[in-house]
Amino acid sequence: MNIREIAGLSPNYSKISREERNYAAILFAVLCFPDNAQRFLTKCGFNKDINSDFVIYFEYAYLRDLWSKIQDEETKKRIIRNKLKINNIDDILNQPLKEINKKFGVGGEPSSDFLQYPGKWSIAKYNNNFLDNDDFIKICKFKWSFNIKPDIVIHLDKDHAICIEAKYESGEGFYPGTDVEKKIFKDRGIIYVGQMELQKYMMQELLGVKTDFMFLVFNKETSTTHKVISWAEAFSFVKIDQMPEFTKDMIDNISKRA
DNA sequence: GCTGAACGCTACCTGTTTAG
DNA sequence: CTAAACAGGTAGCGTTCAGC
Repeated sequence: MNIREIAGLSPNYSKISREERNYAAILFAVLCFPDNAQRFLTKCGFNKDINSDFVIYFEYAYLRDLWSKIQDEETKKRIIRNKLKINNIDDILNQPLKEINKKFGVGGEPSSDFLQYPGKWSIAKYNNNFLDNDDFIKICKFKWSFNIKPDIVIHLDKDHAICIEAKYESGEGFYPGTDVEKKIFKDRGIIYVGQMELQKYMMQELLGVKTDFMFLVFNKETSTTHKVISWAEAFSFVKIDQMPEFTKDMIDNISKRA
């Protein structure tokens, strides 16, 4: 006997899925019908028409993938010099690559050949190299920005976007994530950084994209910085009659959950 | 000697359980 | 009731080592 037989339960998984990413993926699929995208934007209060630079993304990691496109180390240094506004950044960047990598701390041996990916900078390692709290938190926010992936990002054009953070049950996430890092923050007396604040910093200050932010949740909460809509509302804004039955099952699940 | 698979590490994400 | 700790999934990077 398999587990489904023992339990006497073998529904199609679509009837019982509790996977947040799955529901976000279905919303993405629904929005891929152009009429739906337009409808959704209008209902959410964005009076913009869809043009040729309009793109919808699932799991948006622009900063990460842009970095991997950069070949020369001087450009990477220029990015850090301009965007990581900490004391003595010029002194740091004028050192050999290996010394720069050592300063920010990475897993394994610091490379002598290239400037290592800021997303891999290690808080526990650079903690001792930057005693000033303002500098320290700037480096943390910069580093985290390379790792975060908003669930769904709608680019109206290259310079304007809507960022949707979908939640199943958990609330807004906070950084840092690990015990060791949290202890470092507590010892320094620094408060944690919210997921939304970090997304804003990443989209607007680092990428230079003017962005509106939306929270997609079960139960309406209030937010001063974000438009909040429920899953049920989101799916009520669009036409799903062309979608396959199994997606309708899942839309049913999530719309009735609240 | 070179290449690629496997592995360890550190990070992200999520939801669940527990402690206060 | 909330926050922290826990658990379990994925990914990128660098190192190691077997096989050519």
